Amino acid sequence: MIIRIDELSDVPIYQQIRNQIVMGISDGTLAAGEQLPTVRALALEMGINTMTVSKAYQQLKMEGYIMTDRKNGARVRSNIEKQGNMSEGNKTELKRIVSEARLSGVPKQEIIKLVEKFYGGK
Amino acid sequence: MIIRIDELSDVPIYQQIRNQIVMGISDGTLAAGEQLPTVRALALEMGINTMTVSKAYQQLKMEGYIMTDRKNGARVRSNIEKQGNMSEGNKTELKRIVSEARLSGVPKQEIIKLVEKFYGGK
Amino acid sequence: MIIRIDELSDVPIYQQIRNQIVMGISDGTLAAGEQLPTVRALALEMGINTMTVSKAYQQLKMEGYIMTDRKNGARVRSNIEKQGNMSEGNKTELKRIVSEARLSGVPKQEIIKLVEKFYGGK
Amino acid sequence: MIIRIDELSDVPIYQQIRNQIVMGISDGTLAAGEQLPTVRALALEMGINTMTVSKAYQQLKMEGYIMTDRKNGARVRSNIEKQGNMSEGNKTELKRIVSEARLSGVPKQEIIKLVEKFYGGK
DNA sequence: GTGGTCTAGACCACG
DNA sequence: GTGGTCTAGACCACG
Repeated sequence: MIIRIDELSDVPIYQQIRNQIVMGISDGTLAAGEQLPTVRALALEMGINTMTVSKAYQQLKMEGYIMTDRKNGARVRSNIEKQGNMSEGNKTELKRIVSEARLSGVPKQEIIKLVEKFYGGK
Repeated sequence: MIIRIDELSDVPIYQQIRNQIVMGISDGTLAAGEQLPTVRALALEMGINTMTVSKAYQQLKMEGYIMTDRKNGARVRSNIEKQGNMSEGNKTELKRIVSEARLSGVPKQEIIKLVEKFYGGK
Repeated sequence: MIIRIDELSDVPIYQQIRNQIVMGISDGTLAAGEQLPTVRALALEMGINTMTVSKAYQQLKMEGYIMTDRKNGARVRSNIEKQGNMSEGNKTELKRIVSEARLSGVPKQEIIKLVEKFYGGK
Repeated sequence: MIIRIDELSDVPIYQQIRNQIVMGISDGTLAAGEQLPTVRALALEMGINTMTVSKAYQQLKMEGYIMTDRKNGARVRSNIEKQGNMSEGNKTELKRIVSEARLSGVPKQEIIKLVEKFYGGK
């Protein structure tokens, strides 16, 4: 899996890494049980600080997306907890995005198409 | 219009104000041409600094959502420019939200319903 | 002569009036010796405060573009002083505009064409 | 790069900083990718508040001229977006400048020479 | 009365 | 060490 940092973005690097791994798990780029690169390897590959990668992994672990053990490093969890609802923060954020899109003249169907694309046929 | 700040959020206060006004314009709580509270009044009401409110208003102004003049204060623009497409940042953010929702077991239809609700019947 | 206020502009109203009169004199819309509307009449017509119009006229008078007498009101001066050089402020402002245009990819010739258009064939 | 503030100017300090950096980028004083002084350093050097410098940098960032990250500070963007046209505000401002110059007796060719000088041979 | 600018100073997350 | 946020308070031009 290739992780790309948008250096123009205001989103912190560790968050961008975390987000891309979550999106990778959702869209199937990262399979359940799949091994993630080590903190060192990823940091080296991306030319960033190991602390930054570590922070991303720690958050992913805390959120239940990945698990780590000393032997095998980090792996995608196969049994991610399905709480069944969106966080309030994500709902608000979704409303913000939809509002901005609507005010920009983006048709409702176009947003829905994007949702379907991102969600996938699963 | 009532603006509520989530003090626990890591979204800066001025951004929260900005976001809520954008959402208010989109959902009709704030009508085109409507007066916004003065910088001082809103700051007093919310118990925050005028600079913070001012920053929100200036961003809204720069983005074309509102206009300000020294006589009348700030009001919602009646002719908000419609660029017709979502920003790359918002698309990525939408993908993140959809991915997280999907991994939490939220059905696709539930997200789409939210989009339709936020977009409105217009 | 029709004066239009851009209410989205950050340029103060009295400055906009002053600028448009200067541009009108330069492009011939306002002839030398021509009568300007009274402060009252212009304020009424534009729906603004007489103080604002008065401020514009006072500046124009101070700059030597117009002259006022009690009997005839304000008239365009027929002998505007030709100092022969641009103010430092205007040179800097010109450099800013040219710089922004250049960085936006506007060709040099396009700017020059605008200058020629605004200057006129005179 | 040396930034000089005109204390007599009615252009706000943060705008003057912003303008000089834009002009510096255009005329090559500031190269693509070049580091800008840190907010603190520039504020100290100029004897002004960090907020004022920060405001200039944030505007430059929003306009796409520079990028900032917390590690490296601010630097000139190497791929400034070229919209290809002048803003309406700049066109009006150019007309004002040309009009004033013409009424002062400045020959058209002198203005054009300035434009060519500011634009550079590129 | 209004928004806009600026200061001095503090605290914060990111890296 | 860096930019970003926020406060308390002051002053200003515009209208």
